[in-house]
Amino acid sequence: MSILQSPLMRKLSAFVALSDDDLEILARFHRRRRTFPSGHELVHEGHRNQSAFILAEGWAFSYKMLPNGDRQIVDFQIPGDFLGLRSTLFRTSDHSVEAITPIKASEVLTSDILDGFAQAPRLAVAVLWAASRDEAMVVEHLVNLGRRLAEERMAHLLLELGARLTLADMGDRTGFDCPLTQYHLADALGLTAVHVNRVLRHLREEGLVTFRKGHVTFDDFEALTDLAGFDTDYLDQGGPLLR
Amino acid sequence: MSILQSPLMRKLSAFVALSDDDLEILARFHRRRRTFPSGHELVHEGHRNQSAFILAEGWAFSYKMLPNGDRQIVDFQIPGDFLGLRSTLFRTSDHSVEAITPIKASEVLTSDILDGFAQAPRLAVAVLWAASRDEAMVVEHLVNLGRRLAEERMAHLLLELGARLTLADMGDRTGFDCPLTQYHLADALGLTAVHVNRVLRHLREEGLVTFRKGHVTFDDFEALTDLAGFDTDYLDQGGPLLR
DNA sequence: CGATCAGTTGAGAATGGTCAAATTCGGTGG
DNA sequence: CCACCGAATTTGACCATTCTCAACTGATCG
Repeated sequence: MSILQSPLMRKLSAFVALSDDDLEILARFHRRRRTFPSGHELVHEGHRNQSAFILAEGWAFSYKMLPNGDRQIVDFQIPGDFLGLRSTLFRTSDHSVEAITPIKASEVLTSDILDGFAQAPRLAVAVLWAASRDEAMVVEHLVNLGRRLAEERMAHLLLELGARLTLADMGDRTGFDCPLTQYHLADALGLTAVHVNRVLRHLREEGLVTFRKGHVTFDDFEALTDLAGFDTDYLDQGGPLLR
Repeated sequence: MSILQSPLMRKLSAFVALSDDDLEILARFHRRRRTFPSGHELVHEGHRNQSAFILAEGWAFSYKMLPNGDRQIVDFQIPGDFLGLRSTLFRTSDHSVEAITPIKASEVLTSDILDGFAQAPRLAVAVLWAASRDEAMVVEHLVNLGRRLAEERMAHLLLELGARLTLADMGDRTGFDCPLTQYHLADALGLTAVHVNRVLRHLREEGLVTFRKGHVTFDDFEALTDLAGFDTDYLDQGGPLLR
């Protein structure tokens, strides 16, 4: 069943058991394959009738710009994640999405979603679950910015990325490849790039994590988890819930 | 049509045109009316099989606790908002919800939602939209914590509450009644109550907003909007989109 | 009419920001 | 293969926003 090759399929199937008909309809979301170079902006804040994408390969990030030119990164996306899903239902997109690496993604039109829901209600539930999981990540990110110190924030972000990438077979407890720059980290964590650098140095010197040359190495997974107060519950991983 | 009395109905109808059948099914979400005293915890972080609620009267807030006892308030809820929707689809709830004032709310079971989606696909779209709008608010809150100074955060929060309450006929450009304490504001904005107090004093002395005795008064709406960089786009207000 | 909770204010400390300058590194062209 | 370029990273010195601790006021409630 080649459909299950899709990272999105794998993710949704981990939540709901989807019938062959459901899978068939979901497969239609994967027509219209596109590739984009790194740095390309796929979704534009303020634009109307934005279509969404399903990321198949590579990394992207969603963000908002402030009038003064500051940038806040809301979340990073890896294979299996939706890009710009939220905005397809809005009059104008409330955020932008940019490719970090070269990426492959399937374009999904608002009409695909509406038709899909009408034909496969279970799919609607699965998509609502995926959206809820995305929201749970944003919420945890909010907690990160509101109530944790710089080092704890960094530890938390790296652990979350590690956990998500592990699900996609792109990482494990020892670490993962990571194309982010220290500017990305800064804009995600509400810090300056200068301070990010100092924080990374300190975490490395303490023997907790090393981030060098595009690779994150968890030197002491336990201690890092402890420092961050990291708990994977909000990622809602586990066996299929709805049968 | 008494169904339209429900604040949730009004909110959803502002987005999708719902048929009589859709309305009929949505009306079933409003069986099981409950009332709770202020301070009651309706949704419990870490609990399984949480049901959701639709808030009909009063204020509530959703939050997460940290191991060290710190609290981060994620969002405030007013009539027409879902409470705990995200968690109904999760194995365990990722957050808690507490009543600020005495409240009235309808309990919604996960099965209500699943059945409702199967019978009225348009309702699924409407609920996904509501969830997306909630997420958009969390995202804007995230930007607030990551990239704005204390005064700007406060200005933004008060303006957002004002805009949302205006939709529910509970406020206008001059201000609104507000049952929040300075501790609520502090835990929402990632500040201490002491600093919240200083920020409010300064905003008052500058003639921008006054928060006194449970009432927020916008003394200079324009200047406040400007200070906060507040733009209502993310609330996706406007005429019905789907007909 | 104490008790308790919300709000207020001050003094000093700290986390993280700003500014400025070096250094490393992956390309790129000669 | 090497010199060079721009982007990413690194470090230092100083500054500021916000926190911590501590005390005091005011309102509300049995």
